[in-house]
Amino acid sequence: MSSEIVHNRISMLRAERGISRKELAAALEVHYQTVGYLERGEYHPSLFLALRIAAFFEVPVEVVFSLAPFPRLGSGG
Amino acid sequence: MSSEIVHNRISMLRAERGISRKELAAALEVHYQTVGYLERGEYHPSLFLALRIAAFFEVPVEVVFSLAPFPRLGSGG
DNA sequence: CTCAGATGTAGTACATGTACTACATTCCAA
DNA sequence: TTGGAATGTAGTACATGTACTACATCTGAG
Repeated sequence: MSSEIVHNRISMLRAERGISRKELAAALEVHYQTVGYLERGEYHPSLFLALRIAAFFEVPVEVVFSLAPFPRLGSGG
Repeated sequence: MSSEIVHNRISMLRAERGISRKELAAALEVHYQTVGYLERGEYHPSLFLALRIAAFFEVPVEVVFSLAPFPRLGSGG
């Protein structure tokens, strides 16, 4: 349980909403640096935080987090 | 992020499949006691483990884990 | 340049998730 | 009762998630 990673779309979802990390952090009631760490993939959120992130964006957990890499956007999608 | 809890249906899903904790633990590649701790709510799984549990049962994460208590079964479906 | 906000990097302190071991209890079979 | 499997409880050791602070870079406005 150490070298495994979970991919996430937090920054994309946040950009879609047009909110800053500080705003997201405030909504989630976590430190703003925590959001930064998560977006950069420096560590994974707890399940509790993951559920709250998905709830905040009103999407299933699997839309935000995945065991497999998310496909790239940007080129015609 | 300390007094909050995440409810789970691991024991129900496992019972539906008719498998023991040891079998589930082996499938998830975690210690069998870890499954016991999770079922008893003694602590929460990591997001990585939560995603793998949901994948194992072939259901969305929200079916296994929830911020709100799951409704009781047993009395009329 | 100055001023302000968003973001990235570095480090410390503490709480919690997981592995692992040992032993007690409960349930099922003979 | 004996024997085995599943489960519950207790404790140690270590890795990781989160808070929090300080400082640097980048971008936009004047």
